[in-house]
Amino acid sequence: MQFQPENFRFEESLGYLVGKLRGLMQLALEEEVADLGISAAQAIVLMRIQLYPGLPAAKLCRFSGYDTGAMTRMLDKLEDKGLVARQRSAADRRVVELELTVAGSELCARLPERFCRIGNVLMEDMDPEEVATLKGLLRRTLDKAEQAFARQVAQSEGETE
Amino acid sequence: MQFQPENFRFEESLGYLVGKLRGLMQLALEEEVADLGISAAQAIVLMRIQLYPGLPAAKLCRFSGYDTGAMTRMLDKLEDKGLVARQRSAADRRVVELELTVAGSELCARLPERFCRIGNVLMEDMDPEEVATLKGLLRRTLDKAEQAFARQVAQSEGETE
DNA sequence: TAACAATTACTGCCTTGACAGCTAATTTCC
DNA sequence: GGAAATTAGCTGTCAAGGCAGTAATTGTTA
Repeated sequence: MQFQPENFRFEESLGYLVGKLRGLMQLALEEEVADLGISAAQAIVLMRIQLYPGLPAAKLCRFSGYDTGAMTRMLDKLEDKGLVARQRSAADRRVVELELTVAGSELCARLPERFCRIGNVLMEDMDPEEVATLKGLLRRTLDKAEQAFARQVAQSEGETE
Repeated sequence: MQFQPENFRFEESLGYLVGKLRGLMQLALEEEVADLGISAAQAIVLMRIQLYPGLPAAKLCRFSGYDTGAMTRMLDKLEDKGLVARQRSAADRRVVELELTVAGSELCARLPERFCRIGNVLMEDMDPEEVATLKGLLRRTLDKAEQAFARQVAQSEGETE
């Protein structure tokens, strides 16, 4: 019992800090990748496909906490832009396997720099140990949140392919 | 320079951790307040109005990182529900000042418990010092983000009213 | 004082993502 | 082997939020 309702101050709460920080980081990422002609959400999806070639769309949804309907439409756009290729799986014809096109790979190669730039600005005046501490505590909190709140979100369990 | 593009791993990055954590916390809050007939976003707005009675809508937008159009419509709903009262400022007739109604105050009194419940689940197996460390590092990161990324976001400068 | 700029709240329009319902394909169970 | 349940992806619909444009009010400057 770390927090008690009587002493609760919203603007010092964990939720406030995390929520506002994520909003600003999202905004920054949006600007970082705008010149590449994609949105922040699309950039993240592309990174995932690059990481797991042949990834089924359904797994991508579970990883990203995305709705399958929303994902279908996002993939439509990425396909229209010539960045992603869909292919029906031969083994299971319900499944659509995802690959980056050549253009998609080239674009993805430019993304880590953009991501890092944001992180480096934020961590500019922190010691490496502090950064490690922050990430460690966030990771623990996230693990707890996944275990406590996520329902049909697929955790590890070999899902990492 | 904490992070370098060559070593970048999205799923270990600060953005990933913060983004996913905020998504799960938002989901949890949505459930926590569902029985009160409001959304998570509405709960946060109500808490702010409670904190700053007479708050002009424009300042509320800047605090919340919300669009003025979206805020207008959210306030419409909160007014329809009888939780918030709008009143034109006598000093500056462009301004709409916001107050909680009695029903709004009563509802707000029940919110801290809901917020705390989520935090307490997440921090369940952390020492108080670890919690303080996490919040401190998040606060520093957020301050940095506001200074680096926010443009028209009104920082302190007396805006805290 | 009159013209101009800035601010506030509000209104359409559009995009994004969630939810529900659907079809096709696969797996399970009898 | 065949019916039922499950899974994958797609489509329609809806709500939330961002952006641009507008009217009203205030502040500023010529």
